[in-house]
Amino acid sequence: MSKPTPISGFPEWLPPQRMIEQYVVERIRSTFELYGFAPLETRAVEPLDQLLRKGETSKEIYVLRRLQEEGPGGDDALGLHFDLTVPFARFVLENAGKLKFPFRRYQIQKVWRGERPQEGRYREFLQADIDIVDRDTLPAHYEAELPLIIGDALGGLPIPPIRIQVNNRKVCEGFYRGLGLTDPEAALRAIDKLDKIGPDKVAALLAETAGASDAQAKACLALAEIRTDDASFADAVRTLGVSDPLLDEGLAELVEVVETAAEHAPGLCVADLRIARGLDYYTGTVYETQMQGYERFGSICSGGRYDNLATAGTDRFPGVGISIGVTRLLGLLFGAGELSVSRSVPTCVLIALPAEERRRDAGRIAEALRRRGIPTEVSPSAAKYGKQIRYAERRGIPYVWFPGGDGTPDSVKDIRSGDQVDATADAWTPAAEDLRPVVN
RNA sequence: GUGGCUGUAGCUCAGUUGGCAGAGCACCGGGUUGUGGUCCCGGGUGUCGAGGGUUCAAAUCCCUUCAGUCACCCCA
Repeated sequence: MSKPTPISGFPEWLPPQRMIEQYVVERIRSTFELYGFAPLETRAVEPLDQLLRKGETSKEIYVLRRLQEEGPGGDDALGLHFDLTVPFARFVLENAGKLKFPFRRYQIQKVWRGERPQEGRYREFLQADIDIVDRDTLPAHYEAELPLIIGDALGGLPIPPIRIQVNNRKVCEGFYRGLGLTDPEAALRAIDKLDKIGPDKVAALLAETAGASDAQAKACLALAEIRTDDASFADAVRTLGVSDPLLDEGLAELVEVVETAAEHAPGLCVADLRIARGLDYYTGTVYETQMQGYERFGSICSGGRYDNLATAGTDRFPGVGISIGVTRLLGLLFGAGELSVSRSVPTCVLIALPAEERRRDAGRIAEALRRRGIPTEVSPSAAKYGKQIRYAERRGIPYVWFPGGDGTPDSVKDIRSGDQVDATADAWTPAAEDLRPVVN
């Protein structure tokens, strides 16, 4: 048996990174709950036809197959979900009778995509998703609320500042329609490449794939160039002289999002009319998020409004959602050495062992500390104290506890400063910042 | 999924026209009959990513494969 090797796209991190991940997830989770989102977990698999229901874009889906299975899977084959929105829409339809609308829920789960991995792109990764759905109609104010929640959740973490770029598909579609373009999808795809390939090549692409004339291509590019952190983008669009009811609707919605953000979280959001992500099921507002200094790695958080995803017969549940790519976020920062944790284990106190016969005494001390919420472990062996201290030092454990005996009291040493004081396990308390590992 | 680049110790990397696998840091043992970090002495800890081929001889040349990374596609 040769040495095991990693599997491409399925990252596994060491305990320090996992501690950071748990810390980040907990911050996100508690923020979501602070805004009233209810927890939900859906199964890892969906019927393939559910997964493919709305996205004509062929996502690379992992299919579930039993080893002993005979013959091909068939229509009811199962696939691993590639996001949390599609399973959620299915769940809403399935449980509509038991849910209260509008329904706010969060979901933090692994998702799987069979794409080629590279830095910040994985085949198995963690998403933290919030969505709000309502029955029949969904007020537009939710679209302004979501970015604020993300700003709050990520703003409290030791990561670079984020910038949420917002657009509205109605603006683009309305504009293209008013312009006389017949294939808005193709136009969006072309415009989306603006940052990457530049205006000249986008213009050529627009002509080629969307059948745009020179003037039309020029107008599309002019629209895409618009980017403001206040409502002035709307005037800039109107200056382009295209009129369409859908365009006006989109502009009004986008103004609402940007103005709300500007009031509650200045600098968080920017209206960026080149953003086209989420081509498949989004129908209105779309979000994309970049970390300052990590722009080239793409979006770490995106989403949008979908009016037709959760629809069955006459039941319609329009929704809006946004999803943080936790694994990408962390993978990029780990790669840059930007996130660290103060120790590699949760342990706050190591109980040193004077002799193996004293292990039970040490155990009693450890129990007393743990009862008061202080993470404690007992030394693995009664090696020389120097070695036991080194055991703690290697792991970043801040305190070593020396059991007394024969009339001498216990004492505890802060091995960073060397300070050592007499202590009793019923009363001693570490500095508050030392109780848990600190992420920074 | 398509194409390019890169894989040598825990980490960063040397390794000549094919000729006995190396350095720094880290780590381990000892000096230090139990309180670490400094200092001194000692130790290379390795399937040269893996498998096959050419050769007297392969880390080095060839093929395949795996992994990482970059571009495309797409996206968290």
